Amino acid sequence: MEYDEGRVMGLLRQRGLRCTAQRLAVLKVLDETPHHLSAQEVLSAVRQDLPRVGLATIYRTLELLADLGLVARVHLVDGCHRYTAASSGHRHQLICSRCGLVVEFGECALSGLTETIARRTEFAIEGHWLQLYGRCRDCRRGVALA
Amino acid sequence: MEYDEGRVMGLLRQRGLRCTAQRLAVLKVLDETPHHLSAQEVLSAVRQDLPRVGLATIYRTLELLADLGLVARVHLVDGCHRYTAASSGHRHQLICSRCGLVVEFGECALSGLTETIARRTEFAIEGHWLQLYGRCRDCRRGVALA
DNA sequence: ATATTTGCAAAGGATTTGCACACAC
DNA sequence: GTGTGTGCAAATCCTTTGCAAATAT
Repeated sequence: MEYDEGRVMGLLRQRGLRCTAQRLAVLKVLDETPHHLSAQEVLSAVRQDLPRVGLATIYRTLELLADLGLVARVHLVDGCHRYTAASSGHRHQLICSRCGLVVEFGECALSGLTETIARRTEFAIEGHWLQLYGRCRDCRRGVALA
Repeated sequence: MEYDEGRVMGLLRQRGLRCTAQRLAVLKVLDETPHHLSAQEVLSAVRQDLPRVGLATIYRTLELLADLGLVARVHLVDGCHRYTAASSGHRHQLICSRCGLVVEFGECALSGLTETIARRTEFAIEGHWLQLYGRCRDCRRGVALA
């Protein structure tokens, strides 16, 4: 939905990076799935278009796209390292703990809190990271009245 | 500071778990360092007292202590899986991005936000996870006026 | 006494790296 | 044409597991 090939190509070229089929394909895959994906899952999906890609390329690409702010790393409670398309701006994620659905939300009610904390701790706050976990509408159904 | 051997032993016994030198040592190490530590680093520290411990024991112990709520997993922006002593109650962490110092804070200004999000997304929110990043007082000095 | 926990070594996964070839520019 | 990016395979790193011996209760 947010995906705009032209914008992406622009972003890559701005930094002197090349615009390859693999990079566009990884981004497209992430953009088309509402769930977060592991590198392995991204590989499988990308291979439907580009059968010869390797896992190493997927990792290299995911890192690059994360640096560009185009994909977001999602950390689950247990393991880590799954990926999802990132929309622009300051956003956080709501993640379904059953099916993995990722919903982003933009509100950030933390500014007041960070100021208080900064004053008390004498930290210079650089950023924060917030994820909410829960059951999405469809997954609530399967669990009766939770 | 928070560390109370008697309390820990009680917690272990309550669950039918045994109170071993390794478990106490891991907890003590985490409690004595204000930084977060990797499993490897915990191993080195514990070996000063118990030279024969193995990494597997460290992993098993860290997981067990995390389940008991005595240690908290810290996830950094890049990699993951570092550990630090956890105080009780609902707390979040402020982490120095330069030296790794971990400061916990208890305020949770998120309740209002979670309600709004829950209503709009139809998610049943189960929990959240918040970490703040910044430079601690000492590390700010080294970087002139940030 | 006995069930849990440990240490060791081996297995398992995920991620990274080296290098020749392919491709975007 | 030239330098970046890719595919492949091997290497590396982190974490888990199986099992006999050690140990807390």
